[in-house]
Amino acid sequence: MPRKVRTREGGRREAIASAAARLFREKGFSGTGMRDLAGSVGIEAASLYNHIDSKAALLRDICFRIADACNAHLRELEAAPGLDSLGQLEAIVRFHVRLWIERLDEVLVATNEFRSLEEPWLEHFLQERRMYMRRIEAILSQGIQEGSIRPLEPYGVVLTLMSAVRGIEFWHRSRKHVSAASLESTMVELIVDGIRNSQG
Amino acid sequence: MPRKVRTREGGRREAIASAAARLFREKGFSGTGMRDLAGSVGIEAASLYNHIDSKAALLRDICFRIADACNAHLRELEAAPGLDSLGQLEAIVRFHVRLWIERLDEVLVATNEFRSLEEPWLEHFLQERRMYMRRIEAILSQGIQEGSIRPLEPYGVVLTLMSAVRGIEFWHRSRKHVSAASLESTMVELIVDGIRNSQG
DNA sequence: CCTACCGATCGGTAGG
DNA sequence: CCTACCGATCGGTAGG
Repeated sequence: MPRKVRTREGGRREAIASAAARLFREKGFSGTGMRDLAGSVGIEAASLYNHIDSKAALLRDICFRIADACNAHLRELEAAPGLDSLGQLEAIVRFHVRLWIERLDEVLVATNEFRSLEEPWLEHFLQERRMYMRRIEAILSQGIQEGSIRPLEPYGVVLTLMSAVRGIEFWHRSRKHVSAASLESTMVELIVDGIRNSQG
Repeated sequence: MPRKVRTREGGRREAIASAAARLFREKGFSGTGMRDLAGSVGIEAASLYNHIDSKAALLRDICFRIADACNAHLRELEAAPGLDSLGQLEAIVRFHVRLWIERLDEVLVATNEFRSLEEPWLEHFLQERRMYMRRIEAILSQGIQEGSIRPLEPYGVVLTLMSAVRGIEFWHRSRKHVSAASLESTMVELIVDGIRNSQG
C-alpha cells in the first residue's frame, strides 16, 4: 500500500541523492553545503530534512551502494562455473570499467570522499575494501600457480588493476574523440594482456 | 645576505608547507582548517600569516610544484638522445611511480584537490595537465607508427598509464608485505609490457 | 515546504 | 608570535 502513496516523495529523495553524488564529486564532501544541495533541487536547506536524515547519511548511502555493487559482482563471479582465473580477472576489470563509465559520480565519491565517513562506518568501509582486494589477490595467485598469469608480485598487480580504470574520470569531461566502447576495450586489452602469461 | 638571517623563518615556512600537504591529503582542502594547520606546527592560527599569504596560496604552491616537476622531467626526456618511444614511455612510467612513492602528499593534493584552486590558477593548471597528456599521447602515437607499440587507441592508453600508478596510495598505508623496489618493478613491467608490441 | 534562527566554526585582520 | 575579534557560513532545529 505505501508504495503508491509515497511515489512523489520517493522521487524527491532520489533527486536529492543524485544531486548529492554530483556535488560531492565536484566540490568534495566538506566543500558542499546543504544550501548548495538544496538549491540544486529547488528547495530551501531546511526542507531537505523532510527527505533525508543528515549530510553524513547521504555520503554513507553512496559509499555503501558502490561497495555492495562490487561485492555482489564478485560473489556472482566466484560462483560462476567455467571461468578460469584469467577470465575472472578480465570480468572484474570489465565490471570496473563499466562502473566508472556508467556511475562516475557515485564511484568517485566512494573512492575519494569515504574518508569523511564517521565511525563505525569508516572502519566498516575500509574493511570491506580490504577484503575485496584480498579476494582479487587470491584469484591472481591461483592464476600464477596455474601458469595462466605472469609471475608478478600479486599485491602490486591488484593495486595497478584497480586504479588503472581511474583515468575514466578524465574521459568524462572530454568525451569528444573516443567512444565508451573503444575506451572499454583499450583498457581491458591493455590490462589483461599485461597480466597474461605469454610464455605459457 | 638575507640567506643567513632568514634561515629559521625559512625552516618554519617549509614546516607549514609540508604540514599543509599532509593535512590537505588526509582531510581535503576544504576539510582542513587553519586552526588544524597551526596546531600541527605548534602555533596559533593567526601566527600562520607571518609566514604564508593565505590558505589558497598553500594549495597553489603544492599543485604547481608537482606540475613543474612533471614538465621538467618530460622536457629532459624529449631532449635526451638515444631513447626510442617505448624507452621514453618506460621512463615516464618510472618517473610517475617514484613521484607517487616519494612525494605522496603533494602528488595526491595536486591530483585530488586542484579543483579548489581559484581562477585563473585553475584554468592554468588544467591547461598544463592537458598539454602534458598530449605530449605523452604524441610519443605513444609515434611508437605505434614505428611498430614498437601495440596499435591501441592512444588517448585511452595515456589515461590508463597515468592513473595506474595511483594504487600506490594504498601501498603507503600497508607497506608491510612489499618493498618500494618490488612495487616499482611490478608496475613498470605490467604497464610497459601491456603497451609493447610483441608482434613486432 | 517555508521563515527564522541556533551555536559552532570558518579564513583572516588589528594591534601590540 | 599572541589575544581578541571580524563578518560569513556551516549543519541542523523549532514551529508552523
